[in-house]
Amino acid sequence: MAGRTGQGDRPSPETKGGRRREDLPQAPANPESAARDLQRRSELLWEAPPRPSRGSKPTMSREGIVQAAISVADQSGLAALTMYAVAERLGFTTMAIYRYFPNKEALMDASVDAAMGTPPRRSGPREGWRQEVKHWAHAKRAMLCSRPWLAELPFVAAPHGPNWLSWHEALLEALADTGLSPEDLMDMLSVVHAYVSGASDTAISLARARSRGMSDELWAQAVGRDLCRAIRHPRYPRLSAILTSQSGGISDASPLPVRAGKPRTMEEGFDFGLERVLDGIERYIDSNEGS
Amino acid sequence: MAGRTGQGDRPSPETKGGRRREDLPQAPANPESAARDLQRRSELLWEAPPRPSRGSKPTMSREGIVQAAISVADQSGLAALTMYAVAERLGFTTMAIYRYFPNKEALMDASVDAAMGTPPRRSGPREGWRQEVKHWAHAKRAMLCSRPWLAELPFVAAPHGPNWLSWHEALLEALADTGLSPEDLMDMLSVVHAYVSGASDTAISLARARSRGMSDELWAQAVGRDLCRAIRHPRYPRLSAILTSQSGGISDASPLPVRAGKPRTMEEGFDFGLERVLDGIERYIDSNEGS
DNA sequence: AAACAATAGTGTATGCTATACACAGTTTCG
DNA sequence: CGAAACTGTGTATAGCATACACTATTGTTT
Repeated sequence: MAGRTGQGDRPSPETKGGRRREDLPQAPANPESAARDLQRRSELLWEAPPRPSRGSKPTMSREGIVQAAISVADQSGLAALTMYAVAERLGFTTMAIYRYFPNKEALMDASVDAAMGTPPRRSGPREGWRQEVKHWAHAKRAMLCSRPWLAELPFVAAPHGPNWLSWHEALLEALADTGLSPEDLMDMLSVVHAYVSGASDTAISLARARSRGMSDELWAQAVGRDLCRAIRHPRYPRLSAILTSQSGGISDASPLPVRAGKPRTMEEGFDFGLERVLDGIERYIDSNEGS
Repeated sequence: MAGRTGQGDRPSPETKGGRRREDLPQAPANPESAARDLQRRSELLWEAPPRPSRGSKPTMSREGIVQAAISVADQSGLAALTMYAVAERLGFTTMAIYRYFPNKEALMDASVDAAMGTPPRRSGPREGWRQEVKHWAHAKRAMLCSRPWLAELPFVAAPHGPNWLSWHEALLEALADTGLSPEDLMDMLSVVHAYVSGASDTAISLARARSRGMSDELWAQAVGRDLCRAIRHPRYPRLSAILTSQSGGISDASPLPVRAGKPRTMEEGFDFGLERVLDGIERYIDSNEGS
């Protein structure tokens, strides 16, 4: 049997050490190869290569390597996630990892999906779509905040693995009793997903700062500093007005200096926005029920 | 088994060139220094260092370097954006860049802000907040799609520069006639911003694929492939049901295979979600007006 | 059982990256 | 004028992903 010889398809022999500038992602490579690349990544993520019958038995496992990679990223951030760091944690040499993953990208794809985990299962009885979507949103947000390095990766660029799908599946389940058409369901999925991803950015940034040992106050100051540059700047009249209109000014210790006066906390701001989004969805559902 | 001696002693990393593992972002550095770091970045982004009176006159400019960096990223993607590539484009050596920016991060911060540009100015008379927010959302989305590499960066982590503020200012202006309180305005700003950022991911991914020469069809196939793995998979009953319930299947040439039957196009899907978000905001505004 | 083939992990080398440091030429101030 | 401050260059280093060759291991084939 030809083709897939087992675990590691080694990197293509054309490229010698590292990449040449011309091979880089955006370079005008032939379109075909770019598509094939994506397909290959997807396959690596979904299809475990068969254990070869001959040869030494592997002492590591893909699972174990992925866990090591995740714990490196958890402890030391994405920048510290190197092939060497992963190997060291397992007590092997860098190159040993390549017997399990053909390149770093494949390891990252697997690690991202594994790190995402699965959404929490519903514990009690059904509560209605609105409440369940809220649960989902909070769970997803919490997941992202607990692994802020996940948000540093361009999500969509990566292939979507089993766990990624499971988060979508869970959201669909939450939306099950809305009576929406399949097309509408997919779009609502996108809306909620988009809001949660986008709205988690600030919280993730805070989580990242915390993991670097920064206090919430220091972080708030740092983020607020740039905002405050708008104050009394003629280019930002409205921003300036809002920032100064609020009672307390920026100096208090609230997590989000943006809302300094009688602000919602960051969490409350997230929930506030979520309510608006859900209101919008609800309105659509209601207007559809009559038809 | 092959000996597993471990990698043993690497040459101990002294303080020459590059960083030591311990300096990396997430390492438990002292909190103070992390905050000082952010402050420093912010200052570099906002405050042009004064031109020194003595010494040779500079032949390059920060502006020019930033433009070179942007054009490298535009043409060849974020991965190709190296100090060498920027310098080469300008006809100088790598190290010359360091006379203008203390490190790559500072150059990136400046380039990101410059690349973001400013939102388009309103051309006609005011149209009401809803329409104006829509314009803003489309403009922002278009900006992100035209420079997909911007979305590859963890936005919030970076300091916010003048242009970043100007986008927020513009959105506030669009929301001006809603009569919302400053606190509510800031939260609505966040909602819209979150939705637009999150919902642009797919479009950005497509834009990136296009810039690599991939056709829309090839891209759609690539993205759809992972979704399709859910079909008939017991773990994803709802996803599976939706994907199969739609008429055409995935094979047609619609940009987003997720909605394959009688789907909205990607652009329509974005607008659909935007309408839901705006509905939610509108409802809040209406309910507030009575009070 | 001996020969063989395929694999696992190691060791080493390469090319690319950011960037530290020292140097030579340039400009301005005292 | 000479020193100080600056500009761009040349060179060196450490870290990174990863190609390649080698050895030990182990199941298959004869």
